[in-house]
Amino acid sequence: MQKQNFLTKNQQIIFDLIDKSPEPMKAYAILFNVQKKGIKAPLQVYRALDKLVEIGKIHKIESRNAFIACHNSSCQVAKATAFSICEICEKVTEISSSGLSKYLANFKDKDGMKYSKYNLEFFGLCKKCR
Amino acid sequence: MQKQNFLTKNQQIIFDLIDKSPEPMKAYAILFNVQKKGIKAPLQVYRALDKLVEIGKIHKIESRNAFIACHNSSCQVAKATAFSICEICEKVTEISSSGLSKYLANFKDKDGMKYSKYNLEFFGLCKKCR
DNA sequence: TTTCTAATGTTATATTATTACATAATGTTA
DNA sequence: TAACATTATGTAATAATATAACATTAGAAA
Repeated sequence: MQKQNFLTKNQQIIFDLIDKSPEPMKAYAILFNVQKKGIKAPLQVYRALDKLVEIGKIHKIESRNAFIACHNSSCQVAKATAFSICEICEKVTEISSSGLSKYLANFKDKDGMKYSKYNLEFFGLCKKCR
Repeated sequence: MQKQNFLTKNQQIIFDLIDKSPEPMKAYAILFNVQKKGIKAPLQVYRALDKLVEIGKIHKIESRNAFIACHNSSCQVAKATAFSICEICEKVTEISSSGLSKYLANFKDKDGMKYSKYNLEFFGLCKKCR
């Protein structure tokens, strides 16, 4: 069913909702919003979210259990993510810094372990909240 | 009650348990383990965890909802954390690289936003699982 | 067309975390 | 020390997040 860039019906509904949201959305907020479109159960939401994360269309903000659309053309797959999070207004922005991503992609620890994926969350105060 | 380095009874019990564990512990696993010591309710666990995180004695692995003791003398406060996580055996190691921490502590995004805190999680395969 | 895989629908339940309220212990200041 | 403030504790109930299990359907692949 799923081929390359095509989203299924549920995936598309849920992606569109997240993509339009100015802030990260939580799973049950998504569920509430899509119930009128026939998506009735948590599992339907979580399955779509899992797939969307897997193909890099959305990212999960782990510290907030929330999801945002990817606006970074370079991350087609969710293997290198960085976000800034305002601790007051909870605004989340995806960081795209080639310096940062190069540094982290090449980072090796003492064991020489090389990583296939990373997620970085910065916390602070955004312009408005400072 | 709480002053500087002194842990309260519940905090000490829960810290000791996490500190002895070779792997990250989840809140309800902790609860199960400390019930014989009189800690009976989830909230008692979560309150101790919150405090221990706040003072930097333990860290939360956000992607796993689990907690590990801090073994990094430099992070007395939980404001700069980095971990490597094996995606097969789920082994988690705290990374202490002064290069990495310097790089991230000084990182500024385009807006010039400076961060007070960050958390980085690397994923890959550990030596044994490769 | 047959078979395989991925997605869906549905119910129930597991896991993670917090609210609300009462009490007790310690710290602080007059 | 007495009065007050602050932090920690105890307890019950419930909210929020996420998954298991099973049946069905849609599309891809042979």
